[in-house]
Amino acid sequence: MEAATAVETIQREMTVFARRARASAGRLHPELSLVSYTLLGHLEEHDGCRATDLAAHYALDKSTVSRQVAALERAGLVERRQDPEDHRVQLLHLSAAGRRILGQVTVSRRAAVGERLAEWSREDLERFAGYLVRYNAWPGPSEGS
Amino acid sequence: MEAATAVETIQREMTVFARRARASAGRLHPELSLVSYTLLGHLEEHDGCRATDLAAHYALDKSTVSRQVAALERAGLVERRQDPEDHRVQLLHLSAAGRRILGQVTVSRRAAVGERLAEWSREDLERFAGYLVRYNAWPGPSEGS
DNA sequence: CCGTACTGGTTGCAGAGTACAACTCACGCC
DNA sequence: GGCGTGAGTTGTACTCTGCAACCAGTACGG
Repeated sequence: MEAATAVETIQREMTVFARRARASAGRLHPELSLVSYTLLGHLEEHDGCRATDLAAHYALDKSTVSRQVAALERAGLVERRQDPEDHRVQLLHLSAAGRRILGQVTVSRRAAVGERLAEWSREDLERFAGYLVRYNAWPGPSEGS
Repeated sequence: MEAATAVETIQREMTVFARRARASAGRLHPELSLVSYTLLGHLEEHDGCRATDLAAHYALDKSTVSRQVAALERAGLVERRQDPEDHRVQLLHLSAAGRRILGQVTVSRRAAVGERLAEWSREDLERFAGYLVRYNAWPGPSEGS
């Protein structure tokens, strides 16, 4: 396989994955959309981050994030607190309920993903995970695929 | 890194990727949405496949595929021909225009993906591509992530 | 101090993608 | 012929999304 072919394959397979992701999200956890799940997951790792950070990280419009966060807050899954140092900024935090839901969903997702990765060797798993992290960590301008 | 951690990372990173994919598709080729691009790409490899095949492959509702295909046909990118053996079935084919557009978009996507993969060794590229193929090829019931 | 530029966030609006359900048409089997 | 099944379409409703306009708070230059 040539490098160019590999690039093309990566591009294609990533796209296939992306196309399926939403559907599986709906099946796996109807109570939490793919977006909501992703945002909650991000908050778990970056507690107290700002809405703008989310928008930048996921290449979303700030209005979209605003609405999603508002929905999550209505559902009682996140809390918004004003930054005492800058009154424009809202610091986002997972609520206890949000943490609980996120945990449940993560378990079911891990089960589904784990099922399909069951046959993989541990070495392959770790390398695959490393590749994905490396791919997504790329800081450049075209962040999606 | 443990296997469970690797699974979790894979799940998370794939989700991050999925979240960004649509946005980047819009930036990279506004004239062809992620869906359209994916469907066209599938047709390129499986010329003459049926709408139902697309629905199954991408975990989409058949009505969604029907509308997407209709749009692609209106745009002159695909052609629908009746299967002479079964008048229920429509066989889908790329038109010349569809092939051309797909080629252009593939080039621009490959450039973007290639840019972010530029620093990767050829061995890593091939292994990454292989992992993605392997992941997506899993035939089981929960196909997304 | 005041005005201007900038940043974080919200709201109005419009469009794409999607699912579900109900329907039509064609096939296959009894 | 009649019934169940599969492919595809259409009606409907909902979510996600971006863009543009806007408000509120901050930072900087006079």
